[in-house]
Amino acid sequence: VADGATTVEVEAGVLRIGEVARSTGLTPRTLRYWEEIGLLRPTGYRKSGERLYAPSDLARVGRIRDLQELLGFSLTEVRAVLDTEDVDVLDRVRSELRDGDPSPRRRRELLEAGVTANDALLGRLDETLARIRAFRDERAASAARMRAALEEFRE
Amino acid sequence: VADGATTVEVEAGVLRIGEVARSTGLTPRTLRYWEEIGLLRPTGYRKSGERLYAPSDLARVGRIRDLQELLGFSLTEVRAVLDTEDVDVLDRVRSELRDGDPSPRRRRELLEAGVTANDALLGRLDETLARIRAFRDERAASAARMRAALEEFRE
DNA sequence: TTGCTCCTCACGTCACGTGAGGTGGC
DNA sequence: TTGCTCCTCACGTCACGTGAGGTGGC
Repeated sequence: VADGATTVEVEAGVLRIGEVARSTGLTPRTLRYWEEIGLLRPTGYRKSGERLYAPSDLARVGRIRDLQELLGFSLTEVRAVLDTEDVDVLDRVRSELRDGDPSPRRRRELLEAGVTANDALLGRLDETLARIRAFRDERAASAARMRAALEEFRE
Repeated sequence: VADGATTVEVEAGVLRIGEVARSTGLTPRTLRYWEEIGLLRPTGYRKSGERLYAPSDLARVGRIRDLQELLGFSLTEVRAVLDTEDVDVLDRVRSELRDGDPSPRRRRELLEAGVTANDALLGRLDETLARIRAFRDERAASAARMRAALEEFRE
């Protein structure tokens, strides 16, 4: 052990709430609130009550923020959209297989619903992209007008 | 008068709060709240207290929504950004001229601050555009994975 | 008079922020 | 023991939503 690392993590890659907060730019309060409403549950707890998060939770945090900030979804809407993610959908397909529902009909339904939801989301993202581009053009024109006014005063 | 227009507007192009709400997708409550915090004041009032909005107010509503929804600004931040708009900045330059401050130094300061603020805004817009594109790509990949799973089950 | 829209309180809600007071491991 | 981070209440805040009760013009 050449470097100064002496603290040992109980489980590898497991993060405490403060570490998740720092690496995502959120506050611990936000993460606790998301848990309160069932949006993001930590993978485990210590006996003391301390929350423990896995790396996959970090990825989920990123997708929640995207839906919230980039598309303006409420947390209820965010949860609905996350239910259509491929990770979740494919997990559900596999767990239904384990639970003894081998009907290909049900599996196809889940996957097709996921694909449909994704297409709707892609549509909204493209709308938002178009709105931002239009707004950026307006602002570029505004800056140009002010620069022109500056030139005018200069003479 | 060939068409069915019989109602006459007191002042041409002037809108009541309900009409503004409908054409912008907001609620009257939202418009009153924005007035409460000094973000959007109607151009006038009737003796009865009824609010009257001009077409220019409609344009301002659009820009407020863009800053709020597309960039996630708080209403305090929105107001600060709107103060750097060319319409407002150029108006201020002119009114300072009327009020007897003919110093070209002051005019240049106002315009240069406006241009700088606009450039910062354009930067944020480009960042947001990049984030949305990345998110869209992730989701497109997710849809592709689910489509692949569908194909798998089909055989 | 009946509708429709407007008005002003004023309390409710969503997504957290912000202390208050206390516990657990180096 | 001192710091640091964690915990659970619990009240505050921002940006409205949602009635409650009343007015003004066709």
